[in-house]
Amino acid sequence: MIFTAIDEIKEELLKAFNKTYPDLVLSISDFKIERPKNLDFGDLSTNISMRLAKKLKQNPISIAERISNLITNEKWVYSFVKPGFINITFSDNFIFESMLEIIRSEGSMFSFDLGHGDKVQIEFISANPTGPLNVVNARAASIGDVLAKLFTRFGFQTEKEYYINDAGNQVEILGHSIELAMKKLNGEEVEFPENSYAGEYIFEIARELKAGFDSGNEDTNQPEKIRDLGLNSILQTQKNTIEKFGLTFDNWFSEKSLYSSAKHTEALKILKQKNLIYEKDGATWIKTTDLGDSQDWVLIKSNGSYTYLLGDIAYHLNKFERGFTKAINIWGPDHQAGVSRLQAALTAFEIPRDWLEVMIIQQVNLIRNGERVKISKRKGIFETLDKLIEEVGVDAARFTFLLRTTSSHLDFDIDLAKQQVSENPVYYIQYAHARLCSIFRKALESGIEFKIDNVKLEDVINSETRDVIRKIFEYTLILKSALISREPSRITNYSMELADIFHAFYHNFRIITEDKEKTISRLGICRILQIIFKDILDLIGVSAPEHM
RNA sequence: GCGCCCGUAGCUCAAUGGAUAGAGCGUCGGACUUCGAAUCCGCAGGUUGGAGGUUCGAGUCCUCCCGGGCGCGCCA
Repeated sequence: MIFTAIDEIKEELLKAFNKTYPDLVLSISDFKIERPKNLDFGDLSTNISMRLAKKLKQNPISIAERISNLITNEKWVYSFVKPGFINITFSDNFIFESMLEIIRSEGSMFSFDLGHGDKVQIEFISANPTGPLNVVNARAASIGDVLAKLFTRFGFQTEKEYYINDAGNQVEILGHSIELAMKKLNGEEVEFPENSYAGEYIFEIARELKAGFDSGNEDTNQPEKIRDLGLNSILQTQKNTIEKFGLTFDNWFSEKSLYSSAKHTEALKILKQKNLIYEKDGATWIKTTDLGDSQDWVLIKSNGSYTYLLGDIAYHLNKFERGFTKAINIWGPDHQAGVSRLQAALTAFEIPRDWLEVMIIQQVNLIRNGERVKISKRKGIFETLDKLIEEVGVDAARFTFLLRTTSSHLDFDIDLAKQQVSENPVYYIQYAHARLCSIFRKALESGIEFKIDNVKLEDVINSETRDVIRKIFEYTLILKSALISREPSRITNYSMELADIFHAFYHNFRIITEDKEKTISRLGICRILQIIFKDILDLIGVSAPEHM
C-alpha cells in the first residue's frame, strides 16, 4: 500500500544516489516525498535533486534525469520534469492490488507503526470542578479524543487523562458559594462576593443539600461536608456530560492526591538543592529566570498556601515518573501564560524540553442569529456543553469543533449546526455514507452480491475513476499529517473533499447497471469509500448512519 | 509595555517550504420517468494586510510596520 510504497521509493532513491554520486553522504531526512496537487505530476513526487543541486554543483534537472533513468520498477514509473522534480506514477496493477487490499482488510490497514509502543499521555478538559463544562472544554474534548485515537492507531500506547483541580482555593470558594445559596434559600439576606459562583447550578446543589438537611442529614449543614458534596456533585455532572459526548477517560487524576503523597515537597527539595528557590516578601519563589523564562514566580504564598504552579510542577513530575515518553496538554486560551513557566520549571528536573507539549486551543465564539453570544462566567451565564448537545446534537457539535485549525478562533454558528440541510457539513458526510449503504442495499435487491474476486482491473482503473482513486490513496497520508501536525481538522476537511468527489462520481457514472461485471467493479470502489467514511466518522466520534 | 494567536474570494475558512492558492456559504444560470436532488454541473469573485530578507522556490520561515482577538496576580 501507499505507505510501504513511500518507504520503498525512498530506499530506491537513496540507492540510486549512492551509486551515481558515491562521494555524497545522503540520509532519508535530506529529502521529501509528497503528494503533488496536480494530477499530471503523478502520484508522488520528490524534491531530492533540487535539494542537492548546490552540493553537487549540478543542474537539478540533469540530476533528476540521471536518477530517474537509473531506476526501473514494475510497481511505479519515475520521470523528471522542468524545475527538477522527480515524479512517480503508480502502475495500474499496483493501484488495483492496493485497492483490493483495502477491501480485504476492511480498513484495518489505514495505519502503520510510528510509535513502536511508546507511551503517550494526552491530558485535556481538566476543568475546575466548580461548574458545568463549557464550549471551550467541548472543543478541547473533541480534539483530544481524536488525537488520542490517532496516536493509538499509529502504534503508540495512549492514555487520556483528566486532571481534577480538587485542592485549590477555588474549591473553598465553591463551598462558600453553596453555603450562601443555602442561606438565601432559607430566606436570609446574603450577598455573593465578587469571586464567588452564583449560577443556577449552585442553587440546584444548595436545594438538594438543604432538602437533605431538612430531612435529618446533619452532614449537609457542615461547611466541609457541603464543600465536598458540592464538588462531587459537580464532578459527577461533568462526568455525565462527558459520557453524553461519547468520550471516555482512562484516568481521572486528583490534585489532592499529589499533596497527600507529598509530591510538592519533593519538588521543592530538588529545586532547593539546585539553588533555584528563594524567599522574598514572605513568599517562596522559583528562579525561572535561570531556566529561560522571563520572570520568577511564587510557589508558596506568604499565607502558606501553594500556587497553581507548584501543583502543576508536582503533577508533571508525577506524570514523568509514570513513564510517558511524551505528555500533551490541551489547554484553553486563558492558560497561555502558564506554558512557558511550567516548561521552564520542568527543565530543573532533567526533563527534556520537548517532553511536555502544550497545545493552546483558541477561543470559541458562539453565533446565534448572526450575533456573538455574550458570556459572563461570574454570573454563571455561559454556554454549557449540555445545552449545546441538547440544541445541535453530539454529531454536529463534534464535527464543527474539528472543522478549524486549533490555533484559530472558532465561530460556532448554532443556527447552522442545527439545520439538517446541505450547508451543514456534517450531514454532507453522513449523507455520503448513508448513500453508499443504500447502494449496497439496492444492489442486493437487484440480486447482485458484491464479491471481491469478481472485481476486474480494467473496470476499476480507468479515466472515470481517476479522481476517486487518487483521493482514496491520500487517506492514510492525511491521517499521518493530522497526527504529526496535531490538527484533526485535516481529517474533516479531507472528508468533505472525499464526499465531494464521491457525489460527483455517483452522478456521472451509474453504479448498478445491466452489466454485472462492471457493476461489481464499481461496487468495489464504493466499498472502499464506505470503509473510509466509516473509519473517519468513527475517528472523529460522529455517528455513521446507514439511513437518514 | 511584554507574550500567544489571527489577517487569504462578499462571508466562514483550507493549503506537510514546492509546480496553475482551494472549498463551503452567498449571488446568478442550469440538471429529478431511472442506484437517495440532504445531490450534481456551470459563471463570477484574489497584488494571500504592507515593506524588506532567507531560499532554486514563500500564503507558509526571519525582521519591521499596520489592523483584530486573547493573556500577562502571592486567582485558579
